[in-house]
Amino acid sequence: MELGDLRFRVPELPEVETVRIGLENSLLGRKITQTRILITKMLKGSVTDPAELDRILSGERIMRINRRGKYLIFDLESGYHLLFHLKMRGHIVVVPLKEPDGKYLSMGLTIDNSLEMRFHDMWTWGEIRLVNNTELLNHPGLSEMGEEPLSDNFTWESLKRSLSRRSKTAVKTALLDQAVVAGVGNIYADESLFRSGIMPTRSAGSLTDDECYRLHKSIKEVLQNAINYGGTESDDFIDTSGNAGNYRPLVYGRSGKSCTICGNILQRIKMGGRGTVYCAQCQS
DNA sequence: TGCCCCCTGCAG
DNA sequence: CTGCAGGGGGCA
Repeated sequence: MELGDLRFRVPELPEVETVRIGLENSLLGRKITQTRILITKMLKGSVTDPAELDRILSGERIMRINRRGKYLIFDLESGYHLLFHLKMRGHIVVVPLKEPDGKYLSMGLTIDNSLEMRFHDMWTWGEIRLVNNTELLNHPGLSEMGEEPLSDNFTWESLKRSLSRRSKTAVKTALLDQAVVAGVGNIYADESLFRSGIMPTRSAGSLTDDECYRLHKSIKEVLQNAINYGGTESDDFIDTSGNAGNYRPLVYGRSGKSCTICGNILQRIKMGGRGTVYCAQCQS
């Protein structure tokens, strides 16, 4: 099997948004009644003691569930915010409390003494962080983050500006920088570049206005499309009820296969340590 | 700005 | 058994 094939999905903006929608449907307005942390090192920030976390969270009502880039942010009644980052292999499900624990369980939030939100993470790279308003504003990842690609603030001009700040970097590498565009990861960077006909190795500053315009349009379309399909298709599950996504990438995970547009064999190279798939015929 | 590292499953 | 995959923080 070629490296980069769809053995598992990497949670990027569409996958995290799919999780957010699922959590909103099952947890909004409900009360956290108990917490448990099985992988303590995933608890980051000023509250790293599981007992203290449990003390603060017990009785807290979940007022809003937001997403910023690849972060999930629970707004709690007291003004605290509970942050989650799924990193590479994290996934969140909501199950009846009595359901036996699965493998790689990192954290559980009991909801109204009847459900449990469970964060599983095989690689234990995920992040769980309880913050107050100041800590939320100063959070290193969030405060530096670029525009939300599905918001009106993200325009082709704003994309051009943020790309110009990393003008010497390859455009693919620049797209993975969360300060350039929020929430784009390896899958959707490759997909957006393919759909806009831009070679991933081009320097970010070399893009013409027309190419920035096309790339901007592709990023929006690819992400929205993937959300509509519940995330990228894979062996693993994505949403909080355990369903897989149905979005099928055109290049990501398809190296060695034929381009769906021209039929040429898709190429795979490594850029900044990340696998990158493209069509040498369709992208220039 | 580019490389190492965190971790585990799986291909070879 | 070895090596590789990868988001993003940290460090030279």
